[in-house]
Amino acid sequence: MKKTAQIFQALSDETRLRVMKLLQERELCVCELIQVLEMSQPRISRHLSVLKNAGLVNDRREGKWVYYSLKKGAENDDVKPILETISLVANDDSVVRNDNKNLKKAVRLSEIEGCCSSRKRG
Amino acid sequence: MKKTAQIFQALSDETRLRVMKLLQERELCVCELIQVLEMSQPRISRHLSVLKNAGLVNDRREGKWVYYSLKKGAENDDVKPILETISLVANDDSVVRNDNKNLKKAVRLSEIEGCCSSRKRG
DNA sequence: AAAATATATCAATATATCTTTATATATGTA
DNA sequence: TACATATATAAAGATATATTGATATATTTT
Repeated sequence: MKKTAQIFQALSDETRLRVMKLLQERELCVCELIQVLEMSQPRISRHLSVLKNAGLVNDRREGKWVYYSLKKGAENDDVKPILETISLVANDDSVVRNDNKNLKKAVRLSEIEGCCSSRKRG
Repeated sequence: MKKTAQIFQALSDETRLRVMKLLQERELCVCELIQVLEMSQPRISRHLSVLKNAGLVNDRREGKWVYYSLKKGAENDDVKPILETISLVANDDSVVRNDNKNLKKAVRLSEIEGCCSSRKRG
């Protein structure tokens, strides 16, 4: 009950919904999210920690970077319909569309010259 | 996007989740919710207005009473997976179980002697 | 019309949440 | 070891949300 409320609470913020939509595309590190969403680092980190505490995302460190991804699997089956709902958030939503455009750009840049100073992507 | 955040926001409160769970059982008037949840009238009314503004519930007046029910239908298909999720909120959750018990008692009373002073149920 | 009941809304206060600025920690590199 | 980069966390102020107590509105009953 409390847990469910917490999950909804985590998703009740537009920034965090945008993060969830982006993570549906691919795993992303914090610095990529900063680029795509054009927000300050502490702000992004804080939102990510809310999502993490709600059990909606996973994080793993790889060198200097921390990668976030949607949490999937058995332990999280009750979250599936919620993720479906987020999927339904219109992809024709202008904000989401723009985020996806920025994401492609960020990934392209990171492949050419590395984003966030000098990272190369696997 | 904003709309979706609003829906999640509406569901991010334990009291409102309890209301949604109860409305999954049956349409209920405010005074019944007051009895079942054992909360003040303004408090319940306020929460109901949040759910209504998010498009999650419908209200209809019948005499002195205002009945609330889950909003269903085409206009609300994007809410379906959310309602599924609420269904998943364990029925073995002690709070939910107790609410359902109170609901049965309230309905029984209302059939015998009318709840909220002297209402008789259809 | 007056009284009673059911519900909604408002004003005030308490509490939680978000954002920013500053600082801490972790990792890699010179 | 010192420095730079990536991320996390904390303190402070701004904003939003929840609760309570008082009052307003709608409807029925007398």
